[in-house]
Amino acid sequence: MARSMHVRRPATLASLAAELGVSRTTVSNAYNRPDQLSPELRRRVLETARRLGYPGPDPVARSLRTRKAGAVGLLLTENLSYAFRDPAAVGFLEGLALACEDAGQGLLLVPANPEREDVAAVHRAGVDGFVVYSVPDDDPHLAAVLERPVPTVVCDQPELDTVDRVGIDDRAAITQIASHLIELGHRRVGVICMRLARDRNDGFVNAERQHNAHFHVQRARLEALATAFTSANVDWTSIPVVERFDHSIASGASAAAQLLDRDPQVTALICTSDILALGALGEARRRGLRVPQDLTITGFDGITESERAGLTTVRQPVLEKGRAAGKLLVNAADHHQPRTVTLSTELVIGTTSAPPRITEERWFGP
Amino acid sequence: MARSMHVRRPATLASLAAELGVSRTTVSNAYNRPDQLSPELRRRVLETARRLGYPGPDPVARSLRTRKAGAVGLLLTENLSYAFRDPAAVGFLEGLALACEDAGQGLLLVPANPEREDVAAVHRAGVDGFVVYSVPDDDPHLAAVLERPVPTVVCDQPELDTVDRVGIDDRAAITQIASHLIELGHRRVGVICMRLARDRNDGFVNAERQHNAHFHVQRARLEALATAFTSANVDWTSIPVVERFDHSIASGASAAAQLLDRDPQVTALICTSDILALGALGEARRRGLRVPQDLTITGFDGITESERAGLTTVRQPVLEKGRAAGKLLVNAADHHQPRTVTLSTELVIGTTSAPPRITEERWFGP
DNA sequence: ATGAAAGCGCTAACAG
DNA sequence: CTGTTAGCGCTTTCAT
Repeated sequence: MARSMHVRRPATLASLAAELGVSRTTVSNAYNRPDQLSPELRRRVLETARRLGYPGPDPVARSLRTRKAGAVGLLLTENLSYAFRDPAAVGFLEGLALACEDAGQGLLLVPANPEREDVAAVHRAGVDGFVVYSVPDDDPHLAAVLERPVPTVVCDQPELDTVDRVGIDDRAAITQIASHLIELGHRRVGVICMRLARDRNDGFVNAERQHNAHFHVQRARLEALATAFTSANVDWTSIPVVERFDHSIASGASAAAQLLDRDPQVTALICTSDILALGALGEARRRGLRVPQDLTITGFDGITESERAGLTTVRQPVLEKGRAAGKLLVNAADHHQPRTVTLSTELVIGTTSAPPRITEERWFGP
Repeated sequence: MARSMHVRRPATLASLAAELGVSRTTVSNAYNRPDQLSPELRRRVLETARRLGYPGPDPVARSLRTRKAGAVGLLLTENLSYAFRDPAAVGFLEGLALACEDAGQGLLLVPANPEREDVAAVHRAGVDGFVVYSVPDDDPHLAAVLERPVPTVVCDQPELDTVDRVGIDDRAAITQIASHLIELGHRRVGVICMRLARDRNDGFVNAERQHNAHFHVQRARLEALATAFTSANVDWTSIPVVERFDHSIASGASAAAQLLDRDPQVTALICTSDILALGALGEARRRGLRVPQDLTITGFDGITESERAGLTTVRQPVLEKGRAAGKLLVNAADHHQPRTVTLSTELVIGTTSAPPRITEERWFGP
């Protein structure tokens, strides 16, 4: 009979003890506290275990007893597999995995499909803590996590006053991009952003939607852009902002197309992620627009791919973010204040940004 | 008091029942079988729960009782974070995550550091089954998994007659590469392969080590290459094979360097992974060798990056592999035979392979 | 060095 | 629709 068919566990600690004529404690000790019994007895226990096909203490029963699951749960808003598509998310995962590995903890990816509002998976997760990575602030899965009596650390989320947090200063970071463009002379710009809420809206974003964005990171970036451009005497309400639900290169391309169709005069496209910027770059190329001579494009994240493309962007330490989140969780000390880790970012000026081309409008305009 | 400080669970199902003056069953039903009690009572239960801060049934206790953990364990031989570095592994993970998501199962990454032989994490994992991805056949973690009484599916592993399996026909796949090169006229080739065993050996590989390789996939590929070239009247023992422990672009580059230093006459470099091939490509470029005019280079996997590089390689459906593994596990039906899924591969002829340059040796040789 | 007792928190018959 | 009974398999004081 093949092993994959096993259905019931053949032996338990108790049956082993009975067989050996010793107490359950002794068998338990043989596994968990070798120093608590004679080497000889231990050897006998282990050998009998092998003979009876006893696979060692059941992990779940042990968890129940010890109140420790030995694993950290990760909640992502996207389809679970999304995480593996986005380089920034992969970097985060890698850092988190690193931290978990160091602590000997498993990492449980919780299947939290944003479509069905099925929170059960959160309730079902046998973990000692949760890391929540960039979900909308009104996500029911997040709420479910917060109800669980385990330590939690959120990442790229609004402050929650009850949980630890790790993130970057999104406003400051994107303000660097804005300042860079403003200095170069750009005034007529367009913005391409990731989804702002749980409902799909692939198109232009009005002021209200911008303001009510449920993704903290996106909202912070848009608000900071508004502030920066307003300070430069640009009417923010006149700046087209295009949103895309799916975070993909194709989305970036189609968003750029939509934006350029509506307002061919824009001299710069500010994208709130590198992935979107990469798509925009492709669309520009497709249209025969030279970057940066005809069009400036900027990103956000600093992923490897964008480095290769020479993208002007803000680099954020995604791996460190994951690692920091993991460490915070693992060292869930008896601190009585929620802790916050803010990582630093760095403006990377690549080859996709330059002063706007002098247009007729400029030469002959009013 | 911040939530991250909770240490003890304030209320249990029993205490809630007591408070309400109903039985535990009723409370349990309120959560698990809403149809088994009046809506009114259910409302009362849930509300009292909220009031008492009862977070719902403890997942671990429930798992113990139901004998279901709601998660699948993944065992990788590398450091847990390695998986996120290798595009092929990421693809596999994505497919597996997809399958898990579909089945509403969590995916637990088991921290199996190959350095320390600490098998405890495998014992500790509260999962309903395991997927084992490309570990050496003598890995103690694998042995530990096989001892656990849960269904298991291995991927890129030798047949085990006790567990389900998914993989490709590595021999056939790399034989296509070999035939391609042989047809082009290559006789003097070099091979760069991934690690063959648990011990580090960054250098040339002798026949014995080739034959005893503990990584099934690598061994199969080397053996198939030996067969193919032997059939073409090439003395396989004369063919240099360089091994690298770390699977990285840098490794590929250094391996290529080592090989070309030893035998500058080789006309083709066969790499057992795209990552290594990408490194070899870089090293060739660094040396001023034109690919494919001066040197042919081939890979294996068909990752996105290699497509961009125009690499001649064999494409294998990594995502499908993960998905197939997940499905096999989730549908751990009452089959009484271990099942095997063999996925198909496809030879991709890129721009990195061409006939060898006619050398003096050829023109004037014996 | 070993054992007895006492649950960890929950669910699943089954009976009312 | 609700309650009673009986564990799931294990660890952990506390004695001996």
